[in-house]
Amino acid sequence: MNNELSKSERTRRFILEKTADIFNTKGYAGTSLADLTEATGLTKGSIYGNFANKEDVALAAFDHNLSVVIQAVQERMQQAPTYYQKLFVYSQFYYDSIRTSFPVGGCPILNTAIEADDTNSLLKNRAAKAILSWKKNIVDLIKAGVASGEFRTDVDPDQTALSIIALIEGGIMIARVTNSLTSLDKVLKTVEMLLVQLKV
Amino acid sequence: MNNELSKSERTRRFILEKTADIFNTKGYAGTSLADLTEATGLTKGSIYGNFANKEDVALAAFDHNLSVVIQAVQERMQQAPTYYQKLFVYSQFYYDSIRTSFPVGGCPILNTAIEADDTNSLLKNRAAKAILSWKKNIVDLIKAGVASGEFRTDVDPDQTALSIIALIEGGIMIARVTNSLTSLDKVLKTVEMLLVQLKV
DNA sequence: TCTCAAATATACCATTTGGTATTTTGTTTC
DNA sequence: GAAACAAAATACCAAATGGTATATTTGAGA
Repeated sequence: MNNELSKSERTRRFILEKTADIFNTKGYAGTSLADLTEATGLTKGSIYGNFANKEDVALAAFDHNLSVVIQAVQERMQQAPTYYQKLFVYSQFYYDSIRTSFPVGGCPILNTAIEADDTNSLLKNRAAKAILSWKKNIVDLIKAGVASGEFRTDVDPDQTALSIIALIEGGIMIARVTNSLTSLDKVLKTVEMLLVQLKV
Repeated sequence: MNNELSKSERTRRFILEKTADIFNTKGYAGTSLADLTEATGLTKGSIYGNFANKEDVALAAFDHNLSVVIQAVQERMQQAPTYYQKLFVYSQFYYDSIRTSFPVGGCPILNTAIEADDTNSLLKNRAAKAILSWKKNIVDLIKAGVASGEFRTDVDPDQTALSIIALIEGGIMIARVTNSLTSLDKVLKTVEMLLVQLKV
């Protein structure tokens, strides 16, 4: 078979697709190898033929979960014409996200950051890089909006970017733990207020 | 011995004081009974004589961690004369909190909410109640400020309260995972901006 | 179609897990 | 000081844990 992907590459992806939700829901420590074999229908031998160890699967599962979210956000963002509307996509995305339970288990960055910040430096670094990349993305959009004359020149891009991320992640935490969709809605209104304040 | 507390009550507290940081750092799933015996110097028999099971210790440890934080906040808040300054205490407290690494492992509400929201309903309920009580506290302060003429009458207490909590918790997550104290500082500036907007 | 490597399954391992029944120790109370 | 009770330690358990060496199967290329 001269397929696009090799056999091992296909099973690697298969394993990640079947286990990514589990890691995101139960966490690294809470997910066992039995969970992985049960979810995939594969055996430990097969999993350890494609991954070095449990941590290696968790790292790849995080990358998988993250890329799925990033892709979904970027698809919407490309269609937004103004920088304000591009930034507004975050608010829209997470408004939908909490309603469709996507991704299963909540935001992988948040989940991984909280569990790993004191226990697993590799996972922690992954989450940290994701946050910094997200922040840079917002900062770049704000700066571009300032350069284009769409936004005020006296804005603090770092503060705004970090506050948007904090509001979203904090809002997700509140909404999920209290089973209250409207809690996130209200927090997202503050995100939108921050965006309005950017405008000239 | 006719002490204030009974023997069992004293060992219960001793166990909680010695293990609260561990649960807050490693999480419920990541903390083993061996961790508990090692930290206390006691044996499993002793721990299970004072608690029904591991979950029971975790629940009590959460209560302990939470009460320590609440007490520290309330002490400062009582000394603040105006409602604005009372609300400002949150910003001050978490500014200090991240610098003194108090509590060890970060915010217990955040940690517990993220781990337990899909895995442990008892712990989840504890975290949810803590969030709702915190929210009510802020809402009450805002409403009192409105009633006293200190704050505007057109404020949305729910939205402001939830946004303050989201900013703080999201900011803690960002700062801890990226090892960046200034990230939290910037997010707290937005909290302060929300407070300023409350004023008449 | 045969071969051979790659992929997967099997069978096993030591250790750790949460938990308990029983014994020992410590503390009151009479 | 002995009896009665509470608290803690000991010794144990089955099950689950992450991981590995080896056997078997599979499938792709010559």
